[in-house]
Amino acid sequence: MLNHALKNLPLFAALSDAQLSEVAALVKMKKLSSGEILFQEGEDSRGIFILLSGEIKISKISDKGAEHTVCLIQPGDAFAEVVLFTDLPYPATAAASKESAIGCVPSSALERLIEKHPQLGIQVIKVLAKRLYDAQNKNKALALDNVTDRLCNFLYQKAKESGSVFTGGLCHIDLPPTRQELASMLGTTRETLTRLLMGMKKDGFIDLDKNRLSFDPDKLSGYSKNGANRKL
Amino acid sequence: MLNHALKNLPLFAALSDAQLSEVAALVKMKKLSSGEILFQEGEDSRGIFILLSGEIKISKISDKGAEHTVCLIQPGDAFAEVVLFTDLPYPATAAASKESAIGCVPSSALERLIEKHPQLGIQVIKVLAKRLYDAQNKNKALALDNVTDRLCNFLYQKAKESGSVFTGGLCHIDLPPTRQELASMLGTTRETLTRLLMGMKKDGFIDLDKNRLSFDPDKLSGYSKNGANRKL
DNA sequence: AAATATCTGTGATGCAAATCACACTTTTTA
DNA sequence: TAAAAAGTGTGATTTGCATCACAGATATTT
Repeated sequence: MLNHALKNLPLFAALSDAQLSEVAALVKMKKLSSGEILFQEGEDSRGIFILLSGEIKISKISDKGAEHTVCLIQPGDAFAEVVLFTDLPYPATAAASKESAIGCVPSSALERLIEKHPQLGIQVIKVLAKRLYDAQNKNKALALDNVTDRLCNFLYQKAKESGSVFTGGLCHIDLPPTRQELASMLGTTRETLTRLLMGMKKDGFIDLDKNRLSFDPDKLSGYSKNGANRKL
Repeated sequence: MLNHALKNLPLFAALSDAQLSEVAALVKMKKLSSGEILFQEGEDSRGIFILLSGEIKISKISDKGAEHTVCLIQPGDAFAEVVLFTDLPYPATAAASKESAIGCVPSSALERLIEKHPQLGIQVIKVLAKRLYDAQNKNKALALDNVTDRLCNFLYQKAKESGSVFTGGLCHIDLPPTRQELASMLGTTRETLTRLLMGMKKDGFIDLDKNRLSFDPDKLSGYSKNGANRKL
């Protein structure tokens, strides 16, 4: 039953039933209410986690106190894998942005398991590689693209995830609960983001009602003023 | 002999002699002259690489044509590990910034090896985790810190690597060959970087002669105008 | 050693986005 | 349902940095 839940996680998908049972024995379940902090940046690491339901925000705080959202973890994702096989403290803060259920896996136990089962290590590699890929793209965007482009790209990615890009129709997505939250993901301020969204709405590129946003992904690519988002 | 060279690489340090021989059989050596391109962003991936000597620049180009340096690979480092166990194209361009010698390892062969030898997978995990850690810190810096802070932090990191922070003395480091290069690593422009360096020199925080830069890491932390770099 | 190309410093100017400020709306709490 | 709290839109202002422009310095080529 727990085995079955684990089997659906990308991280453990490749394991045999026997191996799954081994993993299951290690996992401790935990509930987090919205807003609750799981670990703080700089805290000694206890292990890695798997999100079963809800949403976890991974963030870092600058010396000036401003917050940067590294990413939002979605159900099925593992997180805090960076601490595996290192003795580093958690490099960011994890807090539940919705009521969440997580599985906790002590690093030491998981490490021993990976040493025994290469398949498990390979899955971890895949997860880390994807994260690194995303992080490096984000770096480039922060270094070279303006806020409009970053926003358009965010929406485009969302559209791709929801699958509606290829069907050609309109795409409806839910924005993060607050403007501040989205701003902090994009590396900008609440005010700037608001202005941008209102501008895109006025220009007819998006339809926005509360946190529900609709748009045509194909049209969007032509939006950015300086052409950075145009198709090649 | 090749075994011995491989043994010194972090990636293969944990392998037995027999395993090393297996790896050695896969590695094909290659020389690159300065400026030569190893692979381009978007190109289908053939495998991962190990830098034996020289330096490789990993970079991405924005739609507008501006370049962002993802990182500089140093001897002993593996790179392009992101493509392991995925069928993604190379996500960035790799070019030799100095005359370099590299080892090429076809993904498929290495993947089979990792499937057999968990230790190898674990090393890959470590390398990826470190890269991800760095990339996320860079994200935060690009999103929240100003250029001065990013520059100071870069110098501070360099000082740490060279070990002179803890000895308390002056630290001498070599900057990248051109200002443009360093600017592109920090996510800024050549002109801005020049102005910043000249300013720090005028204020007596650094000594700069050509590409040789000396400074006292302890004093540096107090430099940034808005206090972002102060000690906590 | 002259000619060409490539870097560098620095002034002048422009602009995207941060900051500050505040009324207005929505949600939460008591 | 009234009061408090949290989030939102929008104007006015500032500013850090990019951009443009060009002369002087260093390399590189022939």
